[in-house]
Parts: sequence; structure tokens; C-alpha cells
Amino acid sequence: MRSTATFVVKNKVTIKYIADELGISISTVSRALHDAYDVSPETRKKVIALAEQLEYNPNPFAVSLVKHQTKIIGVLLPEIATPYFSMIVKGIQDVAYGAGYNVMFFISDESVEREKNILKRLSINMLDGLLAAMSIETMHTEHFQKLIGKGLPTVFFDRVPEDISTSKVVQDDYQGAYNVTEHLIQQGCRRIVHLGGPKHLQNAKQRLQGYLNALEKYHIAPQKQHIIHSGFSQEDGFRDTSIMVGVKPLLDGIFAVNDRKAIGAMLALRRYGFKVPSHVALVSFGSMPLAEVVMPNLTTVVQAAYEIGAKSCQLLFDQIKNPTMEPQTVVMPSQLIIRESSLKGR
Amino acid sequence: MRSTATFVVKNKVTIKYIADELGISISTVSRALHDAYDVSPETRKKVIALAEQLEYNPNPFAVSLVKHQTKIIGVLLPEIATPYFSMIVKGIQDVAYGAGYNVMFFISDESVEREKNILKRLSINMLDGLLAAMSIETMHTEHFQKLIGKGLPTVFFDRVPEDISTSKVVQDDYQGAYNVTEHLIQQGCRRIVHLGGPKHLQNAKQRLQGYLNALEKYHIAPQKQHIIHSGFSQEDGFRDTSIMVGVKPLLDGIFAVNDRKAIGAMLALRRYGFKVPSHVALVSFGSMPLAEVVMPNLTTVVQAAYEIGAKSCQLLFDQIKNPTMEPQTVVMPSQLIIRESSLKGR
DNA sequence: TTTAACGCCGCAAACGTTTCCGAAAATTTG
DNA sequence: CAAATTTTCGGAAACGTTTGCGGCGTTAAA
Repeated sequence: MRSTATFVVKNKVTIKYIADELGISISTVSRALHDAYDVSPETRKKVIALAEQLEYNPNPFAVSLVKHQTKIIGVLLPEIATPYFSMIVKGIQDVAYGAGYNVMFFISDESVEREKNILKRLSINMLDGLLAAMSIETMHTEHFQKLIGKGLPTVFFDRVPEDISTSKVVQDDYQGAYNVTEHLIQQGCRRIVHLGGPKHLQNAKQRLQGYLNALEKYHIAPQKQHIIHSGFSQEDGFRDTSIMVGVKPLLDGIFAVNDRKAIGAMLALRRYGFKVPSHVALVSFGSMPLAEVVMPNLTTVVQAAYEIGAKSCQLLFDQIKNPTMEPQTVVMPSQLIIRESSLKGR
Repeated sequence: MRSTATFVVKNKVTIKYIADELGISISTVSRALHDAYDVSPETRKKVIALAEQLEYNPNPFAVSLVKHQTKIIGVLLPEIATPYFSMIVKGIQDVAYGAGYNVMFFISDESVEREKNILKRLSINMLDGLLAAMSIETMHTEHFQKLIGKGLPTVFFDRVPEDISTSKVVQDDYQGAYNVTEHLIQQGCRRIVHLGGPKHLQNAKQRLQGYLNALEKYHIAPQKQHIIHSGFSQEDGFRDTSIMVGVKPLLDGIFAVNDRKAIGAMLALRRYGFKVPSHVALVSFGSMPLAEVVMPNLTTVVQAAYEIGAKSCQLLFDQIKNPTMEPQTVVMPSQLIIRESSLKGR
């Protein structure tokens, strides 16, 4: 026996309902609710009481329509299911929540095509601002420039474009790479392989440069065959390392561009009978959790993922508040954490 | 020398602008844009052409106001920075994007207080539906019930309430726990410790029950001192295991309620000189990546995190389309993946 | 030729707010 | 007591859409 379809009607407590209930006008209710001028204390009290009792919430869309602000920011990132990016998301989410903003997520899945579609679909007047990290495939940035040109406050983080002038938040990739390479050298490594990221990405470039400069500082000639570029995945690390173990002169250290790749490298080294760190010292860039879980623990330059997210969001709010603000590039300091995977000498 | 403040005005191409430009009325423009009746082919062509040229996007808020639907779903979860939940998020995001929906995220950070605040702040008419997983602390569910009572379509996943009748998506926790415990027994374990989750959580309960029933099946009397309940973190696993290694009769197997806890256990075992798996076999529940990265690789019941997210989202859309749909509970099958950490015999 | 039908279009209401402006009521001032 | 001022309020426009309805001009039917 089916009951006649009962349509659950969404909560209809509007400002008009309150006004009718109290026998006053909607404008008075509105003013009472924002502790504004032009309303007597008694009326205000009555309105507020009833609003609380009825659990009145203003319709955010109606408000947005007239106020031209949405209290929503967009976050566009290449992936979410890695510790690094999910930690960034947490940082963003925390400061946005604190500021009373809602967060809308978009994942490009490392595909420019999808990135473009997302931006196209994303109506500009839905967002007060945008936080973005580009996909690996993103070589050109017109799709971003168009949105920014239309007046959408934007801050890039991690994967930042070179040719757009907005605020940006990045890691100190260069210094981190320099330090960790220097550390390898001090451990006695002389034939250090660099498992690099995509060539065109700024942070990958910076890490490569840090590596090169550290070698130069110690008068070690960089070897072309010791540098290999690919993506950021564990599989990339595994494959590239499998190649590298066949290259002469034989490697004695690996600097991976990120932690997933380092883990791929570790697995490959084990597969081919190399011991870490005695045969090959291994270091990487990464966020915290992974590095402490593998055996041996990974020496890494830790990326302050949470802080990157939080800072980006803060910067975005600054710019929303003050649209004429000068673009600002924040470089988060990097910190070298030495663990077992690189400790040869002993 | 400062230029006079130039206020970047957001894109003002509205339906009205197009109408004026073409010398027709806004209603005609609107109808032309939705391939509706009552507009001549030529007019439609002109409108569409101009709209494309101007990159017209309807203001989603104005549309929402009149249509009473927002094309936004909310996702409330206890944390984002773990592989399990971030994988779920990816699943959600994928099907939502495919369906033309936007996703708004809220993180309770495992705090009921924050959970309640989020729900309170979340205006019901901003969302077409809600996907939710409860925080660890959540014992009562009135705050959810209130929203659902107001007519917000809701689907719970993973951390589901017992006392609310909505659609739910969960893991087959019982069967997974049974299988993995049986596997331990078949490996020769007889004194199996269970590192349990919070007692009141349904999935933790189910896993405990699977463990108990497997023991019973093999006529092994469960020992009270071999069962310990706490949270889900690596630290919890480390601490609990540190306690357990002092308990008599001495353990020979560990079944951890999730992978982070198992890793804590592994670290503790190593610290106290126990070898995995020869002294103590170790198994857990978990999403993929972590288990393959630690040494020895972890035997786990894999949680189909991506699928849980995707399925939940699908179910939510079904319910949005058909509000009178019967609530439905989907139990995702679990799969036991045997790796090194549990292989004693040999 | 008159009437009915139809294709195409514009008007206007509605969605739920905020806010400007003017009016009524209450109060103060001269 | 009249005038001026202040306090409190309601009307109405505006935000950008969608959509029901009525009107017009053209064509088909009677």
C-alpha cells in the first residue's frame, strides 16, 4: 500500500514569512537582522527572537544576487588523493572556514582538457576568488588569463605559471634541492641520479637547478645520463630507476623530485638487489607521512603543505578585500629532515 | 606614481545585455538559449551566436532562485588528509562533475562541535543534497536529522548512523574482518590481538564482530585482554601495541582496524624487537597505497574507497531525481589482499 | 471574406534579499 | 502650540533569471 506521494517541501522560513508573522514589513525585518540603524530596540528583539526560533537562514543566493559577493571560493587542483595536495586542501579549508567562506573543489586530474572545461563551466559570478594549481600538461595559460582578466581574484600555489602576474605561493624548491644534494655529497655520494619532474614545471626546474648548483659547488661534473625527467608517480620512479641501475658509471645516490617517486625508486632498487643506503643513498621532496612509514625512513625536504594551503587562502582573502593589492609571491622555507635512507657514513 | 584606482568590474554580460544588443526582449533570449518553443530559428541562431561570442554564462544564483535547485552538493567528512577519505572524495568529485554538479566541501576534523556548526551554518537552500560521514565523536545525530527533516536529500557513507533512515554506503566490514582473521588463524596464529576503533562506530563494531566470529568458528576463545579500543591514528596503533607486547599470553598476530593503526603497530613491534611476520603476523583494513609501501608489505582488506565515493554520489543523485525513493543500503564487497606481513608458514 | 489557428514575441510576476528614499509618528525645540 | 527634528517604519527598485500569459501578425480553414 503506497501512501500518496507527499512532497517534502524545503524549509520556507523566509524574511517575508517573519514579516507577516510579526505584522511588519520585510525591510524592517532585514534591518533588524543586520544590527542596522532605523529600527527600534523592541522590534529588533522580537524579530531576532522569532528568527532564532524559526531557525531562519537567509537564502545565500538571494543575498549574493544583490550583494555581488558569494562567500564561496573555488579551488582547482590537479589531484586530491595524495598526502601533499590533500594536506594543502586541509589548510585552505581551515582558513576559509574560519573566515566564513565556503569552498568549492575542482579536480583537473592532471589533464589540461579537463582544466579548461572546468574553467569554462565555472561561472565567474559564482566565485569570490580562485585558488589554483596547474596540471602537469598545462603549457599555456590563456584559459586562466581570461578568467583573471574578467576580474576574478586568483592565487596560484605549487604549480604556478611564469607568465601570469598574480599572487603565488611556492616552496623554496631551489634551496631545498640544493641542501639535500649537498647532504648526499657530504655522505660521500659522487654519482647522484636525479629523478626529475616534468621539464616545463617551475618547481621541477628549481629542484633540478638546486641539484646542479650543489654539484657545481663541490666540483662534481653533472652527467647528462644521470638526469631523467618524467611524471610524479610511483610508477615513474620505479621505471626510471630500473633504467638508471643499468647506466654507467653506476649510481651511488638518488635525488627524487618527490616522495612517491622516491618510493618507486626504493622498490626498484630492492628489486635489483641494491641496498639503501649502503649501496645507494636516497632522498626526496615530500610531505610528512609517507617518508616515515617506509623502511628505511626517507630523508626528505619537507614541504609545508598545510601552510602552503593556509597561506594561499589568506593571500586570496587579502586580495578580495583589497582588489588593488600588488601581487605577491610567497616562498615557503623548506626544511631538510635527515633520516635513515641517506646515512651512508658510519 | 599611483594610477587612480581602477575597479575591475566583473563580467557584465547578462541576458539583458544580449537582449538590448539584439533589440529583442530578455524572455526571447532566455527561450532561445534553452532550446525552447516559441522562438524563430533565425532569432535563436542570432542569440546563440552572440551568446557564444560574448561567452555568456547565466548567473547561477539567479537561476537557482527561480528554479529552486542549485546544482551544488555538499560533502561533509571527518578528514581529508588520509588516502582513504581523499580517494572517496575523488570518487564523489568524478561523478558529480560528470553530472554537471559542483561540490562543496566541509571538514569536521573529527569534532562533533565543528560538525554541528557546519550544519548550522550551511543554509539548506544552498545545497541540492548532502553526502556525509560522521566524526568519531558523533554519538547523537539530531543535527543531521533536523536537516534531513527539512527535506535535504542525504546519503551517508563509511561512518553511518544507525538511527537515521537514509541511503547509506558502507564496506562489508564484517565479512572482511572475518576473512582476514580466518587467514591469520590459517597461518597458525592463536593469540590474535585486535586493535579496534572507537567502540560506538558501526564499522568498528562490524570488524570486531567479524574477528570474534572467526575465532569462534575455529574454537579459539577470545581473550578480553587481547582487544583494545581507541582511535584511528598511527599513534593510537603505536601506543596500543606497546601495551599489548607486555600482555600474557604473548600475542602472535595483530588485526588492526585500519592501515594507519597497523603501521603504528609495525613501528612498535620493531621497536620492541618483534619480527613481522615471523614473530607476529600483522593484518589490517585499508585503502591501497600505504600497504604496498611499508616493509614488509601489509596484508589488508582493501577498501574500495573510490567506489564508495562514486556510489554514494550516484545514490544521492537518484534520490534528488526521485525524492520518494526508498532508502537503500549498499554494502561494498571487501577483498582480502594477502601480502608479506601475514605469511608465517614457510 | 470572415474566422480560427498558429508562430513569434514581449510584458510582467516571481524567486528572496538589501537598501535607498520618503512618510508617518514621536519627540524635541523655539 | 507650531515648527523642526528625530526615530521608526514601509514602499519599491534592484540583482539576473525563468515562465505563464496575452497580443500581434500571418497563414490556413470554413
